[in-house]
Amino acid sequence: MAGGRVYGGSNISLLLQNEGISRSSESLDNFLISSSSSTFAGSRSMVNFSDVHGVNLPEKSFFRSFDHEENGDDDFDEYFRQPEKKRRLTTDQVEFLERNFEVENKLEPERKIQLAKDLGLQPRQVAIWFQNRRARWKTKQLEKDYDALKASYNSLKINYENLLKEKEKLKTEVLTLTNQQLLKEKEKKNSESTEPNEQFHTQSQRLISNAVSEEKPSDASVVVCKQEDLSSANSDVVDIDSPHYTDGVHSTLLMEPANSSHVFEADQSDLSQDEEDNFSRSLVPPVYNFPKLEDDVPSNPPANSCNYEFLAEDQPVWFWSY
DNA sequence: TCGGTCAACTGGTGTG
DNA sequence: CACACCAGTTGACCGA
Repeated sequence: MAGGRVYGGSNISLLLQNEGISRSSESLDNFLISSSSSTFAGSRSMVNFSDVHGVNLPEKSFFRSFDHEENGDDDFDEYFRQPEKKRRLTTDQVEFLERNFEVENKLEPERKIQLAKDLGLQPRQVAIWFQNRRARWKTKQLEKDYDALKASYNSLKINYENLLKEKEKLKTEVLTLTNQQLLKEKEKKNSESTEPNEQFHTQSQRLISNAVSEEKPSDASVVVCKQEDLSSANSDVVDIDSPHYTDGVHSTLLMEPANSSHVFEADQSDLSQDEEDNFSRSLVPPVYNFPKLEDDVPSNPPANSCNYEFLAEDQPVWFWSY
């Protein structure tokens, strides 16, 4: 229960408050409220606490009023007439206060007194108005902050959901591509088990026919017996894990060490130097771009690696070591 | 009649 | 201790 209410034309509680006065400037303001009249032109504010008759209530009146409240004697109503009811500040007063509030929402004592003078209000009223105004401003600010946070949250939420969607999309894409890749590899493996033989068969037939035309039966036998090795060498094409050299155009499969090391070795004894050279030339493309070793070959190649040297005839020769 | 708004009050706290 | 400020509360007022 708020004590010390002063409106309703009864100055009792206000006077009581001021009697007991422990409340400093506010009490002083209350005192001023009770002891002075508003001078603001056209003010309908209830703050004119000179009594309704325009006369400051003497202590006697205070007690009489108190008695009246206690006893509920209707005669006092006639005597005091209907008390002035609580009034709001006028639009002009509020506007003036608002403008001042915008300048500075705190109130120094001098400013308070000046404002009170200008508005015909009591300094305490001005102080109270500023207090309430600050409270309203704070509430509004909280609402604004809440709205801003809410908007920010919604924006982030939308952003997050979009990212989730994109992530799912990319996931699906990766899955599709992976499946396609696996399928391709499977198909390649399947085709490798048949195709290389066919390729080699054509090539070997050509070699055989050449050999036959040159009437050198030993060549044919050598080539035929290499069929397995060559097919296994071709299988290295899809060995994507193995390091291999490329000049950007030719895949350097012959340099691929894995499983292809013995192609030229096993039956080396069966070939003369010339025959061997011919055979090598028939398989190695005539114009061969050797990779720049210093660029593409690790300084310490693996043990099972391909080596490149010049033989006595100054012809480049690849050989495998393991 | 009811709910929102506002002026005013209360009690507590911080500061010089 | 005086003073200012704040959060919470009260009751008058007012429009729907």
